[in-house]
Amino acid sequence: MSGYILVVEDETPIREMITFVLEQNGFNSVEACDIKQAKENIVEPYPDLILLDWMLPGGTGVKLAQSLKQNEFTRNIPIIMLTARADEDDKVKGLDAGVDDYVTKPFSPKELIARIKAVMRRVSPTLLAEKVEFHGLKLDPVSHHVTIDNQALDLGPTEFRLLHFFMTHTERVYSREQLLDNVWGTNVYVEDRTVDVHIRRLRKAISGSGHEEFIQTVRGAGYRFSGKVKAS
Amino acid sequence: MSGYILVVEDETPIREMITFVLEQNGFNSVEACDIKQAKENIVEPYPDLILLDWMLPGGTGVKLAQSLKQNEFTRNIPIIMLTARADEDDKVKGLDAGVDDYVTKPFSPKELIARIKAVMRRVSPTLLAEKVEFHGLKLDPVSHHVTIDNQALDLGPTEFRLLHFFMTHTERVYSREQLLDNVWGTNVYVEDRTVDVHIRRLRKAISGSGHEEFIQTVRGAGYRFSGKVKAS
DNA sequence: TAGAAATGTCACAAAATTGTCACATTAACA
DNA sequence: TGTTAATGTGACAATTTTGTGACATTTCTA
Repeated sequence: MSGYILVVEDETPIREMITFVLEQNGFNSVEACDIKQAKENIVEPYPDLILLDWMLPGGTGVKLAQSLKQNEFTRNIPIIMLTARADEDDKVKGLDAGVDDYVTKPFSPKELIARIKAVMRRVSPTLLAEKVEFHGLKLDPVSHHVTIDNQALDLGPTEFRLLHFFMTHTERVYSREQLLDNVWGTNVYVEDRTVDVHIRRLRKAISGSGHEEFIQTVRGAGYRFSGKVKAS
Repeated sequence: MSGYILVVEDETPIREMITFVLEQNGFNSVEACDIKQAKENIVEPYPDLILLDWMLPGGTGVKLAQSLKQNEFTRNIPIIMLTARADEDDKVKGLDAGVDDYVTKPFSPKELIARIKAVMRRVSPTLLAEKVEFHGLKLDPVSHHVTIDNQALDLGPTEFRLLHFFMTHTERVYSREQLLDNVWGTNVYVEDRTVDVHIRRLRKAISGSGHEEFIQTVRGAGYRFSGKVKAS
């Protein structure tokens, strides 16, 4: 999996507990003990989410959150604050800084994962590592298994990511450029038409059971993954 | 698994965090919020180990520990105390009550598991490692025996650990890096590609009966141990 | 201590994946 | 219907990724 979660927390046992829970739930994680280490890790490739302790030595986490939310490149990274206790002031300050959610210590694994997933579902559903199903077509990001009616398919890495993106973003047209950004990654210089070729490869891979009809061409706009079969 | 660990802790998030870590490491667990629930669960079949919070409502954990250690039937159940802070007095009291070890909150998953294993190794070594079976492939962590349809195999230590990890973590892709962390150990500087070589050695060792098909390459992602045969 | 076993790394082979092109086909519209 | 732009498709070479044998070194064992 490409993405990762940055955990900024100075207490080592808690930090390790968090990363353990994250990794058992299919997330990659990177640890930072303080603001300095955190900043060193907030570079390309950017983390997909930041877990940020409110109480940090050498400057509060809130300040870091604020500066991240003011920077054009990091503004869109979701942040979840970890607060030591249910302090209303902290909450307000944190939310004011533009953070996406907060979790009160101590927290259960369930709560932590639930909040992370809630935030990610809003921002980048592709990274969620949840099984997806669409009309008998199943994709499991954890095992990388793709099946149609329990028949295994063989997809290349790019086709896999493309299908995963489509299955988590259905009923909507995406231009070739948008697909390149979301599936290939930003700052990747590749011809637009390359998308066409991969669309074809994906269509071929999921054909034979009629599922290729879900990948629809929208002339002049791009492609759409839709359960509504086109009129002929 | 036959045995289980009883977790006595009143704070729900912490209790859930502990049981999560335990279960991810192959232990069964039963939860108790207070002394009363704890006592209800200390009946046959007795737990193999008790994790006991020092600070409990309705009587301290120390008292419970003392009474358990005075009872003929429960005397041999190992007890690990959870203390809120590194308080020397608590330590002394706890150890005086006959408990086997203590862990200071907050603790990392590694520390908790390490202490549990240390205590168990001292008390009942056989409970640590359960036999694993997967489609006729059997692995016994205690005797280090591996068989396919009762035919013994010869594996090197690393191949053995790799197979053990795979057999206890099936249907999921692991990157080379993750495998190094889990099988070789963290902070071990070894080339990524070394994993490939050991994968090959393991495949060779379990081949001949078709079992090498369970070790599947996932291009661009890593390796997977899966019972589902790949599409051809 | 000598011999055997295990380990990590390298170089090269094999295989899969990828991006691009040229050309075929299709759809839109005057 | 003819023209034009957009999309589909097969082929292919370059690149990336993985498989494999060999080998030096280390670790275990008798």
